[in-house]
Amino acid sequence: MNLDKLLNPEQLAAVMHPGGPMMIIAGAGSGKTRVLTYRIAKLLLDGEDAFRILALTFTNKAAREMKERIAQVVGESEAQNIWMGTFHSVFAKILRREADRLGYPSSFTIYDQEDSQKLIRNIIKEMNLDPEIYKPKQIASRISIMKNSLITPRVYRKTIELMEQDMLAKRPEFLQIYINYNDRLFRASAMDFDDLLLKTNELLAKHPDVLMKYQRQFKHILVDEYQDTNHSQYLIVRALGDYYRNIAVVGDDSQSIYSFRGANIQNILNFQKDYPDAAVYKLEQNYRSTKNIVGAGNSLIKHNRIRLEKTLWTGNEEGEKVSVVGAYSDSDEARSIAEDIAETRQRYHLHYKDFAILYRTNSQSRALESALRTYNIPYRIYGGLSFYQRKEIKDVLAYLRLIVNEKDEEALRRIINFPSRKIGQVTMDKLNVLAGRHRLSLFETIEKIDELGAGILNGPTRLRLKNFAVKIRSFQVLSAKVNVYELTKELIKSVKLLEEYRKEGTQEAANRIENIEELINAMAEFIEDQTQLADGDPSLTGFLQHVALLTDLDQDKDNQNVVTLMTVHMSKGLEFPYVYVSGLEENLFPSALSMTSREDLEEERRLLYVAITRAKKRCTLTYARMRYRWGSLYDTEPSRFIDEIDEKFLDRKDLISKTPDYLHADIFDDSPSRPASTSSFKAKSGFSKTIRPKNFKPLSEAKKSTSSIDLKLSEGDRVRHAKFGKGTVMEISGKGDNRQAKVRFDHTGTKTLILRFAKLEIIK
DNA sequence: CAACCCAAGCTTTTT
DNA sequence: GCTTGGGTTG
Repeated sequence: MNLDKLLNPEQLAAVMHPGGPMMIIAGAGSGKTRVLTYRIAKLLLDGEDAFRILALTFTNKAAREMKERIAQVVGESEAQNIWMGTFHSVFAKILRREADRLGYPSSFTIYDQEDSQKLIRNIIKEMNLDPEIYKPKQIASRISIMKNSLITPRVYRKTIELMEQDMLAKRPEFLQIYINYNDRLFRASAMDFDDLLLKTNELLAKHPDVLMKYQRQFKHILVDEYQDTNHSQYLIVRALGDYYRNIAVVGDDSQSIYSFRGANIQNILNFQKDYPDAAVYKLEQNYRSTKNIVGAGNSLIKHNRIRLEKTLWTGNEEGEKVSVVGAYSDSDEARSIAEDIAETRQRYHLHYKDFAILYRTNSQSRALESALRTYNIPYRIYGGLSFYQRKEIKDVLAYLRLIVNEKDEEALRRIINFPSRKIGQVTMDKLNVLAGRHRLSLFETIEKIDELGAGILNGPTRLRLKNFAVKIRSFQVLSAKVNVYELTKELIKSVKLLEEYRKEGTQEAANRIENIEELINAMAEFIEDQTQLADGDPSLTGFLQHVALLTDLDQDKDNQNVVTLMTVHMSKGLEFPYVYVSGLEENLFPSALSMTSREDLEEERRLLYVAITRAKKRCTLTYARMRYRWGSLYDTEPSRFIDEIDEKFLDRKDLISKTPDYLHADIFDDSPSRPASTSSFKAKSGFSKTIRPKNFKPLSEAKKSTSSIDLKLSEGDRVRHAKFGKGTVMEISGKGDNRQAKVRFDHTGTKTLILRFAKLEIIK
């Protein structure tokens, strides 16, 4: 490995860092991932054990990609042993292993935010509090903030300011809700997202032997995107790194954009105070973007007060100036972006995947989507409602969750009456009261309903409840014998889930059926993947955990040739040759909710900085003078941020063509619908209104997985696999469903594949 | 208990 | 403009 050729002096210094705490301040596009990759590779080549390296990333995708890149240097088998993943997934794994220390079963459920909010709503209702004052969403968010700051109910009670805040907000019962919520989570053997970090802290604090074990195991700890860690994560890193002190953090304070999730920019700003002996490496050369793009970004971020001093520069070409485009309306803005993509692509012979459209809020995607459809431009929207958050998917998963953990209250509520078992609201309310009175889970209450609720619920109702419990129990038995894939197929057949949708007969129901089929495919794929891994876990619990911590980005069916649409937040860490940042308007970008404090406004500015620096060749900033919000039209002002960027990097196309207000075309339009803008759009606007797709379906558009079970394979055949590439069949074994093929792949080593799941095709 | 209808809230960002 | 929860009716 000739590092001198691959890295610049600063990067090299960081990679070769001898040991002890270090911080890498890595500007946008400065080769941060490169440095992390080679740093880890270097440790391995120096003889460090992969199992003793802990690398924490921001997304699962980032972890996967880094593993692949490390594998190219040191080989796949070593790379796979590194402890690499998001904070949430790594510590979920550790928590399962040590669950009994905290009184949890290792099969505990992870509640997503929908589950948490529903539970909080129920608690508020049960406490007879006014949901107008105790808004479930606000309460949920406050609890989340508390958990991320390690303010447990016990600490909360002692903190006078917090109690005073509640009195002022006329919410004296907040603490009690918080206590009840935790209690219910525990009784349901469930943890919410924040618990995965909080309970890790609890585990390490209460059990010195556990702390010592992991301190000794993780000789090297590397944290990516350190600027976006919260207090809870910060404490975990401090604790685990306290023995070897080989802590390497990488980040860019200018790209800290997750404070709403509890991220604390002070973690990176104060790193040198925490570790006075820390070495600091600054990567300031940008390899990604043109001079104009880097210059525009720099001139914008200079307006922030809170930041570490550094100047990003680039040796790249001058490039085009950052253009600013003003449009009449949101649909006009979308149209002009679509048009520009179509034109640019043709002129320079580019691919659709060279383009990305970024926005501040997910709701902006609608107008963009319809414009792209009008121009027949293929696209993919990331974020919004992800596949695994769909109702029909969550329903199936709820059955599985209940099978794994029958105490899972939210899962039970979801499916006890779907498909209908004639168990309605009234029954559930009574059940709830009984469960609370006896401090039992809903499921336990159901199983003991004859002794507990004979006088409260009538015979037939009790029978229906018991039948449900028996059914779940029978699936628990089955789940010990077959894998997730088989189990789910059996389950769906048994509860007649698809029939329910077939009865409806609508297009929407048909989509749902399709999505459920995709879920089953995803299970087959999961089992296949996990059986390849040394530490893979193809169990039902493993699948549920995998699914709970997935991100929309993780489902990337890579390299589809389509335009990318996503929020600026999601775009962090990505890059595209051509980038459009849309909706640069006051109250949208910066968001109206962020204009009350300097801190919040600075975060919005960093957000735009992130957006601009995603672009490699050209960046376009757009805004509209009118925009639909909540179904009605509002006038808007261009964002203050545009004026903060140094003129010399800008090409302001917007100032010339400003249309006087009295020329708005929509005043001539008698229909109460949308503002008309240009003729080309007007002609097609009906289309965008009627045929907008309900929801984008990422997985169902991906190619269907087909089983290789019927493939006539023999030894010596050449085959192709979707993930592993081309290879030669070495050996065939097993019968029926268990037929397996040992394949030596040209580039990825030898694997044994279960033919029922593997997607193989024979090539000549 | 289920089907239907209406109002409210939503749109700041996500593991 | 859409989704969700809650209320009313059969």
